[in-house]
Amino acid sequence: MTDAVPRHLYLIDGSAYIFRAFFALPPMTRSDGTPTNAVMGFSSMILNLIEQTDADYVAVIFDAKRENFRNEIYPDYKGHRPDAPEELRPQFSLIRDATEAFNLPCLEMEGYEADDLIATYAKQAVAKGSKVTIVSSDKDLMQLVQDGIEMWDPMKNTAIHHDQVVEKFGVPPEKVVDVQALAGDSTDNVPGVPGIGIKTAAQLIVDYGDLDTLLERAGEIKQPKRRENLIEHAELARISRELVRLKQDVPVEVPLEELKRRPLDNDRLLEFLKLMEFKRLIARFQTEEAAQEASEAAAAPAETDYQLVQDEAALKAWIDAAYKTGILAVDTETTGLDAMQADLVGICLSTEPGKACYIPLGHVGEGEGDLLSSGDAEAPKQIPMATALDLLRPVLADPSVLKVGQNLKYDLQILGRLDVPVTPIDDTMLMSFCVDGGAHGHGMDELADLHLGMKTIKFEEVCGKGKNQITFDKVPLDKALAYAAEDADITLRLHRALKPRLLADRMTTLYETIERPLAQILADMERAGIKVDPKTLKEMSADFAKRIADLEAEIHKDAGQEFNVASPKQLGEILFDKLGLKGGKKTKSGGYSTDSGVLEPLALDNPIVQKVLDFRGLSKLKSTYTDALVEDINPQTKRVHTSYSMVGAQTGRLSSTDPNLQNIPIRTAEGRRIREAFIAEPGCKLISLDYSQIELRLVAEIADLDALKQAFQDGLDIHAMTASEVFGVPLKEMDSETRRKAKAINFGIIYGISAFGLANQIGVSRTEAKDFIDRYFERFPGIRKFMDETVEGCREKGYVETLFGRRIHLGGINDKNPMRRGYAERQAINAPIQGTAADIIKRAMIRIPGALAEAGLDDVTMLLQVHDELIFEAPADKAEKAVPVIRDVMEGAAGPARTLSVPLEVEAGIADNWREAH
DNA sequence: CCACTCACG
DNA sequence: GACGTACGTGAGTGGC
Repeated sequence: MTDAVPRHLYLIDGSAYIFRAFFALPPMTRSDGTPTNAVMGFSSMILNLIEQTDADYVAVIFDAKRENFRNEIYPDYKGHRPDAPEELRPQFSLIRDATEAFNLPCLEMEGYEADDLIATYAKQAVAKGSKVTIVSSDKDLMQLVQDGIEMWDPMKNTAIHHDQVVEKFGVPPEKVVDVQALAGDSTDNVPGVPGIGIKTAAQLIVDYGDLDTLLERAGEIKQPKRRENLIEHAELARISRELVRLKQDVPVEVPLEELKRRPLDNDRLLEFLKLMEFKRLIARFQTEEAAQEASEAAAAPAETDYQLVQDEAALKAWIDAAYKTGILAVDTETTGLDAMQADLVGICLSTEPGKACYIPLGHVGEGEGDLLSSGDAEAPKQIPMATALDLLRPVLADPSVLKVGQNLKYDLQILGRLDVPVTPIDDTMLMSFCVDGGAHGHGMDELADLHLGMKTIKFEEVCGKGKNQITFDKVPLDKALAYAAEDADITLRLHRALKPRLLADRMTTLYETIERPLAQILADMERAGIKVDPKTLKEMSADFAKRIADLEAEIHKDAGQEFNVASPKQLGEILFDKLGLKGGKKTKSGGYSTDSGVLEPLALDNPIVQKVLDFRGLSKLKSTYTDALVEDINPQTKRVHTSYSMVGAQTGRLSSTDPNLQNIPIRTAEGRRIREAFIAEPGCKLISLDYSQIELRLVAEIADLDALKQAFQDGLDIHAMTASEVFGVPLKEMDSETRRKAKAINFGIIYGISAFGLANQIGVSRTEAKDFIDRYFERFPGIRKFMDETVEGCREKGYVETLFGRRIHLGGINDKNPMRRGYAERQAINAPIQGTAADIIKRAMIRIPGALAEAGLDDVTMLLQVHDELIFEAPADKAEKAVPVIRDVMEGAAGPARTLSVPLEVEAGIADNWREAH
């Protein structure tokens, strides 16, 4: 019976997983209080595995009770292990229940550890010619890796092969036990030889071949202490080896043949998941069931034809095909994520679903530049980069061929740096954002799964992760082809799926007039960057460093002991336990809250608290800004280039990363000085223009608040006017404190006000805050109607809309949990306001370059966007002239699509640096 | 990897 | 009456 021989055996290390899942996942409990986080992690992992694997034999293996044969060899084995945490103990048996619910064999044997059973089954199977995958990241199992046996780390989702074992232990798998015997293991209380760790052990084993030879020849060791230890503790090393060496001949009670994979019993599994209250898993399991049925019902999956393009003739054939179809999916592969520094490695193209190619351009030989590898492989055959780009340039710029990409802004920038313009474009990520903003993410893997039911090859599967990650230019061409061509293929398929939805959901205008044109504008801004003066920043860093050190010393003195002031945990214990300041536990994890809201009131009476606040402020400025920004200066351009995310914020705002240039300090004088380091090139000026009160103006517009609209038309001080209405103080007698409260109320309106939030913000009682809000609603009667209708509309449709038709989906709006629902309701009120403001500035940004060019100011460059502000760099003699051009575009950006009854106003400044320009 | 804190609009 | 909250972000640090 050939059936009895496993093709692929999966051995899942249940015991190790329980511990890792328990510590890695946040605590969670069933409604009866039973902790369930490890069970949840385990069930989720199993669901992943059975969905992905082709294994025909599967077993989950657990440790039996503590004592086993190793304790006879060495009584202290695992002697220092503390008992399992209380929250974990009840989960052991639940995990066995889970295993059975998944209809998997659940194995354990008294007197042996799970690892021994795994070793035994693995060796039995591999002897029969099976492939074996051990699902575990336990290093003690790495000795088993060999031809036919690999490991899979279920937390990191990475494979552990021969190379990863060498990485970890410095020796191949078959010598791992020798290294472990020397180095010992404190967590298992394996003694090893004193003074020898993994590194030294590996070196010794490499030098002497194996443990026995080493111990025989220990006398030759040069280092006296090491030599003595090895001689004296030779027996300990041998015992250690017996402890770590896995038993491969356990007289297993369940024969291998019985591990044959059994089909899932859907009802039984669902019953278990319901019992455990794993809502997300239930949903996932049910949709997977449905998707599976759907895909089985659908036509056979399309065949794929992925080609490697290594000569000009093949490339020309692809270009011809693009002209014929009029559509070309494009994706670039590079050496990194920084679009200003990464080098082009290859380009993938697709002209019809299932058909794609990869054009390697910058691949080097495998292991090239790697000292350990002898005989570097030659770089593979490739079309010279300049030749390929020359061939591609016409089609990429041809107006009759639509270029489709996923997050094309990145590729535009990479290709732009190589003088390869790309136009016209469609971007599947942006299409998804327009159609499904707020409903889910917009990454390609997620979209492929959602719209195509396709699982993609992950970047990490090709390049690894962490410090072992390699750059794409070192990936062998066969792997590169499979990964890269798939990306282009999927992009084209997504385009087919999403383009009709733009139309059906009436999102075409939003996409065509805002998101699509903005991609190129942002690519240009990112590439332009802004000049930052490292000298100014370094001087500030040095000043901060000294003052931080002084403050720290004083804080330690005041506290009567040294501690880490930057640790909220330690700080809380010092302030509230040791010094007895009042301020209860506040954070959900049980610690003291020490944020500025708590510390500021205490600072008045307690000098140490003020010092802590000063310390915090300076540390923040130093680590996040003055130190970090210097590192972000691009060595070639000497400028700082941020990256904008177009899908980062649900409301339609941009977000900025690497570095974030949208949160440069301004609120304190000290922080504001950082803006002095943002400067114009010699002979140039920076111009800053920002919308004044745009969100409040939009509230007046959208909620149709006559009094507020009139106030804006009359150019009044809007917060003072609010204060006068709400508190009944005549404008002439307005004091700053009353105005401040009114300002907070105005912000509160924008945020979806609550009495609690307002009270917290302005330091009054909740009843008082409630009173203020009621008075506001009386004076501006439209606001309540707007809020109620917005929330109601969202409940019915599941989304809210901006003035320009952008939809923001809010899943929690019908949640039965009042807290989550309240949160969604406030989002529903805020999103149309924040989102409309985002639409307006985006519309302005798209028009500004054209307006400047028309005014003969094409040497004025747009550099940054900070939500309601735009920063430009201009030749000094052009700055004054540019301001009215830009201002006109910004103030008129809502038109002609929308005519606002509230004027938009823009304030402008010109200076040598950002602080003075703003 | 998460919680906390804090910078911005 | 009880939930326990102001909206939207990204980055650095400490600690499990």
